[in-house]
Amino acid sequence: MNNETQNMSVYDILKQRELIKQITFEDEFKKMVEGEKTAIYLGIDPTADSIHIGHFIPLMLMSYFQKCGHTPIILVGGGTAMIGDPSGKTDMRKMLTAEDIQKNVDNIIKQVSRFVSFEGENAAIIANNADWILDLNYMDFIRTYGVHFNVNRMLAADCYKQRMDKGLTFFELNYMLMQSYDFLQLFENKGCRIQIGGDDQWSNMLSGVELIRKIHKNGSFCLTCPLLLNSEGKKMGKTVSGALWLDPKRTSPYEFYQYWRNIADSEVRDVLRMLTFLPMEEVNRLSNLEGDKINEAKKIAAFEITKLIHGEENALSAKKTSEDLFENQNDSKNMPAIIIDKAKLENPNTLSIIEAILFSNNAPSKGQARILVEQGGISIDDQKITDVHYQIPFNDFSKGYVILRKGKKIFVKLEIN
RNA sequence: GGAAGAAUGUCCGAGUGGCUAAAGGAGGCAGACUGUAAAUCUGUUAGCGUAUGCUUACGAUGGUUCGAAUCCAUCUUCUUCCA
Repeated sequence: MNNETQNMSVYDILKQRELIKQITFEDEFKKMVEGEKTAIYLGIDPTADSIHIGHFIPLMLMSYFQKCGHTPIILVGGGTAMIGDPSGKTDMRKMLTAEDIQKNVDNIIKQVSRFVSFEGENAAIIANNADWILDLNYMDFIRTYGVHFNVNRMLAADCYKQRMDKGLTFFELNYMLMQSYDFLQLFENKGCRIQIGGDDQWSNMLSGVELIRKIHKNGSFCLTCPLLLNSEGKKMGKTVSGALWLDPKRTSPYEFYQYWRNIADSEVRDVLRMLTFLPMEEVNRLSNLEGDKINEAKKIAAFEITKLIHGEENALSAKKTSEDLFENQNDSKNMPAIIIDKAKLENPNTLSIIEAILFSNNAPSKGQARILVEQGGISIDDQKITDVHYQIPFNDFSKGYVILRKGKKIFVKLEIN
């Protein structure tokens, strides 16, 4: 925590960084977090083996809460993953096996530890709702808790509205009850009074708050953070190959860095404010840079975010690679390398440009590779190649490698073996 | 349970016997311009081939036809209306 935020309450920090989208009982909430230390929970569905960029902002919030002395609880939905949240989905999700879920849970915990500490006085806690959901007795549950839910109100909730014309199964409708029950469990057993989540979770979270207030007549809260949107109003974090993952096996630190390095000017402030811990003074200074100066801000944003997710060493190396590639005449030291096996070549004595593109995964088919070449999108060692029949002489590999460049931003080092 | 309708490429969506590898849009990729930005303009966007071309593809399977995304039958899934 930096000096700026040292004496601020978590409420003030979140307000200042505009990290609160919706909140229940705002005044009461402010008073509580300023007056006492509590626990706060964030639910993560273990439906994939890595968290992605959508979890980023809520995790930032968790981090701020922890730094202000509150205890973060990460709830992995080992039980609810068996149902699948229908919010905003047009189709029912497929169900996962118990082993898949466990494997995903393990991975998620590892990644979450980048944001919250599992040590110290208010160490973060991992909870798994499988512990209480799987043993539920249906009759007991609906008699005790089902009576508190009004179906008319549930159906009016935004997250179910889109499902109204598509058809919503009773099975999925239960998701809201499960999530509310989670909060209740954590409230009763871990003293957790706050739930946070993405804005798409608002209705689910709200129903949890209501359930607790009905049963305990006592303060529980939820707040949502804004979704990370790009300048076109779409969710950020989508890449060519799908989502931007926090797992380096799925998205390399270099790609990750590049994603943030390439954001639009108008996104700089949002990214700095929501995804880094830089003091607001600095955020404001950087995001007010004009013209090409704003590239400085993008570099800092990319570095800070990469450091947070992948650690300082990886961030430095990603930054170095980027500078080498874009600013220092394609220094190849840190470039991703592809080793081509001579034995796999169509003709073992020569490497065609088309094959080179395919082996380096720069095109899905020969036809696409040919188009790339024809349109002038491919260079070898800074030499633009426009002849689809071009053969890369093995002599070019005498220095050990050849640099294949696709478009402006994609570089691959080819080695031959 | 009964009736009507729908299913097209990454997505949306036109197409009702040959001119259809399938209009148009979105998205993707590349080029120009730039600041590794946005906007704009241009090209491109099933696979294989240098190419005439060949192969696969309009929910699935069979059929009619010289010829089917288009017609027929059966099946699957979804939507709407009635009970």
